Amino acid sequence: MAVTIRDVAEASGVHVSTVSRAFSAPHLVNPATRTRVLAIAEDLGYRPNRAARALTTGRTHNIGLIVADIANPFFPPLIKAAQAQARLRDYHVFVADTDEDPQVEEELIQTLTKQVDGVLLCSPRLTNRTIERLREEVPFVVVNRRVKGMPTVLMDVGRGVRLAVEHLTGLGHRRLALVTGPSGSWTSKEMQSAAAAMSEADVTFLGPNPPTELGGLAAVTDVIASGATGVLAYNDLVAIGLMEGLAERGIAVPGDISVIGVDDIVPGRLSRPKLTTIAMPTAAAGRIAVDMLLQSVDSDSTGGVTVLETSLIVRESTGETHS
Amino acid sequence: MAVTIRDVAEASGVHVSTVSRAFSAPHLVNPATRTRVLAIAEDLGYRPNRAARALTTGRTHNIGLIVADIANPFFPPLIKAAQAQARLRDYHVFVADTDEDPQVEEELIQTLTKQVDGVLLCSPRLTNRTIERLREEVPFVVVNRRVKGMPTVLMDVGRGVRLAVEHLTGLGHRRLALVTGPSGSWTSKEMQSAAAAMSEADVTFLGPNPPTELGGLAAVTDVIASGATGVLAYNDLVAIGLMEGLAERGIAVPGDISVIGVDDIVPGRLSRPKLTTIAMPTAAAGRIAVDMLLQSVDSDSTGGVTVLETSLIVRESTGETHS
DNA sequence: ATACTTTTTGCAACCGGTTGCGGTATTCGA
DNA sequence: TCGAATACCGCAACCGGTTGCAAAAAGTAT
Repeated sequence: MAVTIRDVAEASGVHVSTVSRAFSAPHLVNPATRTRVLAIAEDLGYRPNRAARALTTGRTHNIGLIVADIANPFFPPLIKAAQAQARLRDYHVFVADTDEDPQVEEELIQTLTKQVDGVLLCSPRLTNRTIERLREEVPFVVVNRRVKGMPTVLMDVGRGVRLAVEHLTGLGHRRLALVTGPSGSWTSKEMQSAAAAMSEADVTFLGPNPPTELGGLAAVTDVIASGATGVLAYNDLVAIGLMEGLAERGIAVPGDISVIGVDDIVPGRLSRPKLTTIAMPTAAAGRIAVDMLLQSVDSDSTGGVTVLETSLIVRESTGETHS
Repeated sequence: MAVTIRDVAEASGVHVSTVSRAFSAPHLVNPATRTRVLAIAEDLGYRPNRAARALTTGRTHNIGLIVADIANPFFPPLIKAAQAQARLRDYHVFVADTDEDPQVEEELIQTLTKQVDGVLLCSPRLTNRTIERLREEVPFVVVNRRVKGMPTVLMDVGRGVRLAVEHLTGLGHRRLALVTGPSGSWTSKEMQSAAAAMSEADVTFLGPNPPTELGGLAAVTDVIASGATGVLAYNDLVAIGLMEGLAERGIAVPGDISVIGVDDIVPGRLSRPKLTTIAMPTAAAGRIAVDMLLQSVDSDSTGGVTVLETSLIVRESTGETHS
């Protein structure tokens, strides 16, 4: 059916090995025959079969990308960037969604290992132990979580949190609240420790909460009870839910309470009032994670930790306090 | 390095072919030896190499999923559903982003064909001719576009548009506007013809516009000039941009002008006012498209056309007109 | 016990490439 | 002019499975 390397060999009167080399080791074949072979291959519409190649070389030229929830607006820019970068390096990417289920996550990794040269694990829900065990079977790069001795891409939310707190205190806020995320979340822990280290303000921790709009909605009463005039939410969705809930009770944002989110996802940019937020460099993270992965694939390096800067984007949901 | 079928064969004292059959043709091997082999395989941590298997069977158990823009909120639910459905059928999915570039799209398909059993083309930008040519090389299912004689999943926006127009006319609107999308878009054409067929109202067509928030923003002056009190936008992003622009000019939604979007993406659910929209069954489309693809993969069927229903979700951006 | 099925297993070729090794042909140095 | 280095190419084994064919084993009928 499909045209193989043997067809090309036959058509050009050379051995298959010569055709093979014409593609993957050009310096080992006479320029003249090489161009001839290439022309004939082009003519016949020959495309090397990557699966067959993988069998001998041990390189599939595929990578796996595992995320908890594709539909979470935080991930698509990362996936997009990772995919584009992979393509640049002549790699294809399997994308898999675990539905936040560690079991599924592990299974996925297991079945994927033989088909990929490495996998990108984004905000994994697996235990460190499991990750370390799986690591024996395939190279990893972990995004958004710190795992001992493993190549990692981190986003420095701590800095974002500090900027956010400074922003709020600069506007006169003294009593702040932090709506935390899932208890297993590395980001959430980072946010807490960064906030706790700030002496300028008095911050109370609320949660844990699901990282969704509903989670924000659910946190409204606690926020009000805390007496805080400035709130930092685990992410933009939570922040939006929160603003939703505050609006329902007639509490003005930013008039009465200022709200800051995290991630800078599209919905936050479109909300009313527009959300002040800590921007996460997700696209850069995807790009860099791919490069780190490919590097660790063909150099067996131990792999370091890359920390990406975050920044505060001030929009309309924060303002001076009048209390 | 990795444990192969030969390791298992040796460890269990049988020939590799027996091991192979123990996995992929159970009825051809003695139940006793089968369980023994399976146990030993499990013990050794053996996982069949799908790439190797693909070489002989011609089935990679992978599918490709090509979209114009992963970051467009319309796609993630579709990708997620497709991926989940594929997993159910023991398939993995390559996701690729064409960045709206037909050239990239074609290249992607070319390099993917050898690695997949079929590909899902979502809102392709390629010409019909190209698609038909590519079809020779690999089975397709096309989503969101009609291509002659090819398995297709369509969402019936026409119905949604009719519901939307009825909704608006029911609220007293007589002058309507339709902000159209990219000129190549099948959906946009469908919307236009559906709207044109409605006799209850007088609808003017505006555009074409880019299918983004900016596109909506750009359409504001035209919308105002048209004198319409009810506007149907190409999609939710356009609708949001439109509302944004109207707000800037002090025009109330839905007080002065009612706005309806298409897609029911997350940002629309979170906008203020909440967007009335035509919901597209993207998840169902992803699921069904995968099933159709797998079916056409192993039955060589000609493949039909599946049309999915859309519905109108009334929220806060539409109301009675006072003009 | 014999002949005939049926079940279970082994053998070996094959899928589509890659690659170490060795053989020619050509070029280079002296 | 001749030996040696070099460039180019073919041979054949191999990657990790699958599968048609045939042999061996087990079961069945007579």
